[in-house]
Amino acid sequence: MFLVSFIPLQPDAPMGTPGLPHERSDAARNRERLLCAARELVDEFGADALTMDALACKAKVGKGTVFRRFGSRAGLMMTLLSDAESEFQRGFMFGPPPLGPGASPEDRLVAFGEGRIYFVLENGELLKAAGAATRNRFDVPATKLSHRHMEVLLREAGIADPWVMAMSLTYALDPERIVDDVRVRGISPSRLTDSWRELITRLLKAT
Amino acid sequence: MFLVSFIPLQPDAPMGTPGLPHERSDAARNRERLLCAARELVDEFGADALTMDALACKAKVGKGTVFRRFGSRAGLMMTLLSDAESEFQRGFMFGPPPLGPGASPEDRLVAFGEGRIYFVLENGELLKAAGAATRNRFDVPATKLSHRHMEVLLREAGIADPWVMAMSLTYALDPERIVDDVRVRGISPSRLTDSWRELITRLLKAT
DNA sequence: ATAGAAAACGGACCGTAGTCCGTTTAGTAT
DNA sequence: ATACTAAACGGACTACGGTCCGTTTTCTAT
Repeated sequence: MFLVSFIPLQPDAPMGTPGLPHERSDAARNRERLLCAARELVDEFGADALTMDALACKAKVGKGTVFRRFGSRAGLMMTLLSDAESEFQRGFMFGPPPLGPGASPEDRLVAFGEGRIYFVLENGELLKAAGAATRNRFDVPATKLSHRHMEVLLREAGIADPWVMAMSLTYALDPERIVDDVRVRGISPSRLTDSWRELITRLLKAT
Repeated sequence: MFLVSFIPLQPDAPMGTPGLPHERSDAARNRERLLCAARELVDEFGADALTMDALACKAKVGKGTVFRRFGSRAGLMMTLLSDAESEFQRGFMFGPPPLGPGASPEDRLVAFGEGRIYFVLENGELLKAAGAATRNRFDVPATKLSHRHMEVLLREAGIADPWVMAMSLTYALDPERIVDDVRVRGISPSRLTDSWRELITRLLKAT
């Protein structure tokens, strides 16, 4: 699919993605130290409690280095998410139907939403932290890709303005919304997926 | 409607709503000074540029006083919005159809979304500032009321889980989404309202 | 091996939201 | 009028994200 390759998985990778061009050895070492420390802190205290100072300290690295590496707190969270996010993306782009290609747009959208809801429930803290503080969350590349995916399916299904409709659906699946529905407002995940199915089914049935 | 009176317009009014029980005269005076200064700062520099320090300074008041009065930056923004918000609420609760009672749920929902979109475009900065930093935006009372309103209409229209569906629609109308669509991504307001109409129409047509 | 340049480093520094607590002041009871 | 109390005040203080810039380290070319 021609859409895929134009959307990078990282925010803009402030410098030296994993091992691309020449990355200085000290930089590589520090990146490893930082990611390692970050994962430990997240595991132990949760993503919300992670401060950039604490991270720098734990990784035995200057604060400037943290920001050079990840650009911002949101960037760090995105990096922490990127493996899981890539896997989810592979699922809806290349995986088996109904999530992947081969099923009807309707079935694929239902499956996409369900997958997304469970994905968010597993990575909610990180996702919220990645989205917050980012001036327009839509800049998060993974969000852009999801949006494009839904846009294509909605167009196939005959929606008049698929770009805008995809945006509505993107916000309906907002991490903050999903996490708070389940954890704060006590809605069960299955109610969310059922309602999503109802939404997509009705939306694509008409005409 | 019995729903109305249980939902206060203010967050929790840290102390002394406009003129309720005994409000000390100095408190009243300072509240007036603060609101006045805040409106001037917002008019001149925009809501985004308003800092609590600058506000305290301009109102000739200590910083502690600002926070005692409004609780937080978000609380201040909500207070600034409350007149406009009340008017919008009157529109969909008591005003003429199709926004107010008397039209079909479908027409009322379409009108509600359109009204909301234009409302957000007029008060976007304030709304974004009121929503941000508020741990779950759903706590904003006006949001709660809108949600209830949509929930009732969706139930009338035969939606299986109107509470959850209303939440999806609430997020589809998120101020950040609407403002960024129009001002950052260059989508015209009429595209947004057209798409909203398509969403509601299809959603409520089936079965 | 050496020197020079580019990249990375570190931590002091800044702006801002929000808290704390000792001081002041408005109402009230005598 | 006076004294008392609870509310309100103010501004120093903290926490945190993010920036800046002088210093150090790595790589490369000779």
